[in-house]
Amino acid sequence: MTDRAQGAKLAEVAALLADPTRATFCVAMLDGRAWTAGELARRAGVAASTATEHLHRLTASGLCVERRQGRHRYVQLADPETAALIESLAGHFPVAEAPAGLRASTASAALARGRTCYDHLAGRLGVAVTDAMTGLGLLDRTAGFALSDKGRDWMETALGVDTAGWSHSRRTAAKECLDWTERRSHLAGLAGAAVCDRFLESGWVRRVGSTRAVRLTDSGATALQELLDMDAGPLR
Amino acid sequence: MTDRAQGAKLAEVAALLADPTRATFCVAMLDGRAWTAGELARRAGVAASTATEHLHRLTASGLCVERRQGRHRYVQLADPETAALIESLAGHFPVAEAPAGLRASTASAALARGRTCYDHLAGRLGVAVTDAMTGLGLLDRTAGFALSDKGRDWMETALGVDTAGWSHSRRTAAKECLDWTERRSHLAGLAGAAVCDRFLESGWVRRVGSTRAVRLTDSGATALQELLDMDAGPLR
DNA sequence: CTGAGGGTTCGGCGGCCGCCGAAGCGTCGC
DNA sequence: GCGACGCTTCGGCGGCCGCCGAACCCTCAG
Repeated sequence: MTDRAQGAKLAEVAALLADPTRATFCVAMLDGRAWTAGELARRAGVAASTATEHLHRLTASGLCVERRQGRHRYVQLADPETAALIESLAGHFPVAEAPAGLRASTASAALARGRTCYDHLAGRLGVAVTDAMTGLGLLDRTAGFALSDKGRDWMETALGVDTAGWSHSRRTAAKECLDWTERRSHLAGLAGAAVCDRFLESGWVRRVGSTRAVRLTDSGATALQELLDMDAGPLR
Repeated sequence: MTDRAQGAKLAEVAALLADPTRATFCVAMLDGRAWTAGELARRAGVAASTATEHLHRLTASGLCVERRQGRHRYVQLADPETAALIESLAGHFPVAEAPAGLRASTASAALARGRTCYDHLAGRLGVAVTDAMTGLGLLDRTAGFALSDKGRDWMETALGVDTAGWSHSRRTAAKECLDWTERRSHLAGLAGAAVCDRFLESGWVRRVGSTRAVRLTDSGATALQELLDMDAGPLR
């Protein structure tokens, strides 16, 4: 009896993501930015009226939040936990897709090379950074997934990040996020967000157009070399 | 373009859980055991033929695996990751349910007190054990979620668990799992499974009937006192 | 004030999908 | 060998839900 209620609840949540159009909206919003209703409609290839209805359901359920501004309606995912949930759900099964055309192929190649996953780095770039940090003892992955003391120092000194408030934050400092292209874990949580933030701010990586894909810059390559002793060649 | 394909993929996965009957199946199987098709059908309140069709979809998608044995068909969740995914999806939104009757109320109270979550402990019991381990420095939660060296010793000596192979396992030693009744994290992963296993084997906790609920025994209460310096009073 | 354009509401259409019962197949117990 | 029983296949029914276009509201620019 109890788990029939629980099942209904689960089905309700899953149904939100079970529609291709709503799912496409969510995937688009995985970049962490706020999108207008029209942008999402065009991206998913549906009429504006259809998009409106879907956005109603998504916001009503608390999956997304919205902000009215002038004649625009901006929508984004509610929080990093929600983004992590969607990413892990989408990544849980192997994709096994043969890219359709050249255009799509280069686009997905760019995404595989490096992208943002809500507020942290993913793709080969994200995995490589995470691996490098593990190799230097900044991350402890032998018995879980945590930032070591050394890692915390590194965030402070090498990256200039203020980690003082992290202990009191509701969000965990370091979290594991599974990648849907690499099928490997990369760094998320406060530390992951801080890394991504600093990389973007310093111009070490740059967004490709208006997509989630990011590209490593020249200064980024040298920075990775200096800070993490990484060979950035394969990531260019 | 790329994320429309990704959206379709996400929708496909979500659709599996978007049906109340299939979702109920999955919630039931969260106890980690193998269920027969008939058991699941009765539990969800549908005809056997309906259950068959649902189980086809679940196994075809790789969410569940099955084992034929005589005239029975046993089915269970594919792996701990799948279980974690379902649990986190189900637990992502507040429940806010008023129990319908006395029967349902005592049943859900038992589940809230203590239960298994696939292969580890959850509910107030699971959270309390996790908190106690954190307090004793066995778990490091200041910068992530990891088993400390001290914690690993404790697993070996206090619990008699062989942790030798853990470093080479594909599965992480300690993982965070969010609880849908407590809205709090508890220990999962290899360590969580080992704790649950030892507790059941030693008779410290016992399953209530054929449900996921577990009950702390007298010897269990003293064991918690000795091993973790816990007051088991509120958990009885 | 007027037109353009983003967003919304509403009605109606179409398809998908979950449900069942009946018939059938295999295994188990006597 | 013969019922009993668990599971499966197949048709057919019904309802839900995602889609659109048309009409409308509101904001912004000139």
